[in-house]
Amino acid sequence: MLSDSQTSQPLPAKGSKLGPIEMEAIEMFINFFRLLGLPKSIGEIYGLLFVSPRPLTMDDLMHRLNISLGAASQGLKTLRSFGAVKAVYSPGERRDHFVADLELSRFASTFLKEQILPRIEQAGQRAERMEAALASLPDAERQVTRARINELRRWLDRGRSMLPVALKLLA
Amino acid sequence: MLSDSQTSQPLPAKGSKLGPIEMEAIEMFINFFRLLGLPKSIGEIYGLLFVSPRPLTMDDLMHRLNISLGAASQGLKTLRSFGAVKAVYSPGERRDHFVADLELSRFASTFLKEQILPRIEQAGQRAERMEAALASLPDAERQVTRARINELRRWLDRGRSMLPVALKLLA
DNA sequence: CACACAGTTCAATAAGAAATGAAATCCCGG
DNA sequence: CCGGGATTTCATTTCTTATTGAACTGTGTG
Repeated sequence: MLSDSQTSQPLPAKGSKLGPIEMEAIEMFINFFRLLGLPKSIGEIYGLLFVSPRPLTMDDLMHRLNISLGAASQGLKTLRSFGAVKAVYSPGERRDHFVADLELSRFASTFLKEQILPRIEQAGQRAERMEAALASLPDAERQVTRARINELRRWLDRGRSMLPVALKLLA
Repeated sequence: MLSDSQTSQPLPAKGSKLGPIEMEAIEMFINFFRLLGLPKSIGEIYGLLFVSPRPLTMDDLMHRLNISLGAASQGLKTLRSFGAVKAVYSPGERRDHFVADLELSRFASTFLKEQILPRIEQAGQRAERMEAALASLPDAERQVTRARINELRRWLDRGRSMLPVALKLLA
């Protein structure tokens, strides 16, 4: 919830396969991705890839992080889906190798475009429907409620107009 | 997860105590607050207060939303904690009455200050510790990893410097 | 001062989300 | 076109988080 600011320091030293730098990075990205509502395993994967000096295979991730095959596969899928991780070709190697994409801006903007914008649009449609439903309200309430809906519209417009600015700031 | 963009249309018509406008508002704010990692009940409460033409008591909320006493109390507590809802004095009434605070900017900035900023600071500390731990790395890796840590620092600085701008945009 | 009503807290439970792992699918090399 | 490793998928399990409801606290009134 909102009050849980300083959570999860420990992380119980899985198989002590992780050095201090890796641990810090992993914890950091667990926190960061949680802020976006993404599961822990995704933070772990990205964190490890972020500090890894060479590309890692799914197998590496599974073993060093003690996560399952499925979690590794799905986590990578999600991370690739918004460009936070990419597969690099490793000569003569069968397995895929993955690296963290360091261009924060790329996936921040994916996030804005795929998560925030659709919600604003959806909310806009709701506002329309609310407006339409105003008719069925007793006179006394209608005025007040109409004002609220307009307030809501103002927020949404503002949000809409801020998105491009935010995208520009990131780029 | 990230792919769940268009969730939760229905909302199973609890006791049909809610009109269409209220339903829309509630669903909208459930979505919105979920984006910030807050539970459904909080979205419900805020949504109902938002479109209510008069202040509501905890009792009103419990009955119209079919939520428990505890949920109403805690939800209101959280909402008040970041200024999204306030108690208004109702003359001669014993119970507290609550209204939605329509100043989005106020609680957006609370969110930035209480959620985002601390995380950036915490992350900064981690970066320091990572830097310190670099010494223990084999030469080959040290260079690469140092570069990553610096990249990280750049992100954090950028975030830090964007916060005041964001706050100004909202105000 | 005690009763009744309003509100808070918190342990127990229910609901929901993420992780697991086995089965299915996809390739690449022979 | 077969065999086998790599990856994906998804039903089940595990874990986390929200919700409930009952006990507790606080408070104003007769």
